[in-house]
Amino acid sequence: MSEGETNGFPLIWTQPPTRRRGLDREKITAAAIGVADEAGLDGLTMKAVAARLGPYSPMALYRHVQSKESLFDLMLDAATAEIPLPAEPGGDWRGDLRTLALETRRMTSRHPWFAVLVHARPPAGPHMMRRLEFMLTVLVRQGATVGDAMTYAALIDRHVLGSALQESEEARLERRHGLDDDARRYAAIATLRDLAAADGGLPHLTEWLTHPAGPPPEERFAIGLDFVLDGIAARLG
Amino acid sequence: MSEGETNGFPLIWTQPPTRRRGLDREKITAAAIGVADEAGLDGLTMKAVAARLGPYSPMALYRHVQSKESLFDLMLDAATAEIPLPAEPGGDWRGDLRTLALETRRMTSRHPWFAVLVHARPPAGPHMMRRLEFMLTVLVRQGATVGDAMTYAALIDRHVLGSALQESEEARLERRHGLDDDARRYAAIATLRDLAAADGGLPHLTEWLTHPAGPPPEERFAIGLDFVLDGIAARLG
DNA sequence: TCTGGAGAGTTTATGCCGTACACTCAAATG
DNA sequence: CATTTGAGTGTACGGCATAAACTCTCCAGA
Repeated sequence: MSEGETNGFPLIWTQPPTRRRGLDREKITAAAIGVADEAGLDGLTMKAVAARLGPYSPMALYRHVQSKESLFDLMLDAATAEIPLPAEPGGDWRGDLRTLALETRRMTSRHPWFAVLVHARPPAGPHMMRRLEFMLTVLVRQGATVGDAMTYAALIDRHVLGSALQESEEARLERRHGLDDDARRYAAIATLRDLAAADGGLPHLTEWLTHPAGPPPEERFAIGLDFVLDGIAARLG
Repeated sequence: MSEGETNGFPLIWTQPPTRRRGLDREKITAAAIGVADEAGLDGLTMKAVAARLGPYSPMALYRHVQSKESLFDLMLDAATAEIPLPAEPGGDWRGDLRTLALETRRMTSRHPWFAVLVHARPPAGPHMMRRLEFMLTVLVRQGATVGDAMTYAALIDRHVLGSALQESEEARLERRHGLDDDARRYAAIATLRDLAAADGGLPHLTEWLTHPAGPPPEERFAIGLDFVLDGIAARLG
């Protein structure tokens, strides 16, 4: 508009400000992960991803991904790629699975959206498949059939991703209702406590809401993980 | 428009066709559950709920619920109310918890949206609270502290709701991609298998995708539930 | 050196969604 | 009978994903 100006006058010095034919899948995926980490899944819009990449329009992304859902697939696989995965199982099956579970949990704590999205898409990405193969290999080497190994792997992931989902959605709720400071958080739990107390028939729940007790989240996670691993061990016999 | 007609001519016989001041929370909740059961969460719009109730506008619902999210709360509590809950725990703690878990699973299989929504809202409804109180009571009577009882109850629900979530999202995916008939379903799994086979380093996964094996869903659920109950039993000492 | 794609990114438009706001009009209340 | 209330409507707004048509730049081949 301002270059071009009045036909016949080239205005060579008014350069189109560098060619920025710069998008590709990897950059878009990384930007999407960045947006989701910072703004949550609610903030993950095509517009926000495009803006994070520079002065792009939302539609620019559709050159490189077919749909928002396929962008989800890319995000899930890129996040899974962050989980350290040994080339081969070590000798200690239980340690191998435990380490993988803990590393997966570390990843989901960096990317709270992961647990929400993973349930909505088939696990077809290469890194997701390799991770599953690792778990299957560990279990089959202990004598499990592939069918049983799949069952056990699913139970481990159910625990890992279930924990992640619950914690991430709790955090999302707190964020949405502005429970940043302790005062508001206390008010919110007080509301719950009053609701429970008003019922009259909820002594244990009321007690817990008055004095929340029990192991911290990390220990709760470990307890549940050991339940699953103990169960598998018993069945591997 | 057609009554009113030309000022001064009352047209008394053109009755407003019955007063239908008929909405309330219960009816709206039931309609919303019906819509979600039949059309899934994607189909659960204020418009669809209003239409199911009769010739209402979407805005009519907002007289009775503050927002769509508060409608979620009503739905979750109404669905929870469907779970049979003994007035008092019986003598068999393990049987009590097992039965509750199985009944909860039966409810979620009637209402696949439950597992998706339950993670997004605080469990503040009266029926949800009473159900949790029941689990706490059972566990505290076996000598657990309230804090530990809360941990164990959360682990049971993680398994129950995690299973439900996975199965419901699988079904949603299949529905969305029109995998109604076996031919299409086979084609979809063949795509996955080819992807895995192409990688070259995924023998167990490829094998399983070629010949899916292992216990059926109901048994897989029971295996995981027993893992959790066994773990709790061991800790109750 | 010219020309004709090809393809990256933009613009515009469509059809949903939740819901704020101002309104109508019958029912309930005095 | 007069007044108030509150259920349900109509309209409008802003935001979303994305389809379709467009522009402009780069590059391949003549």
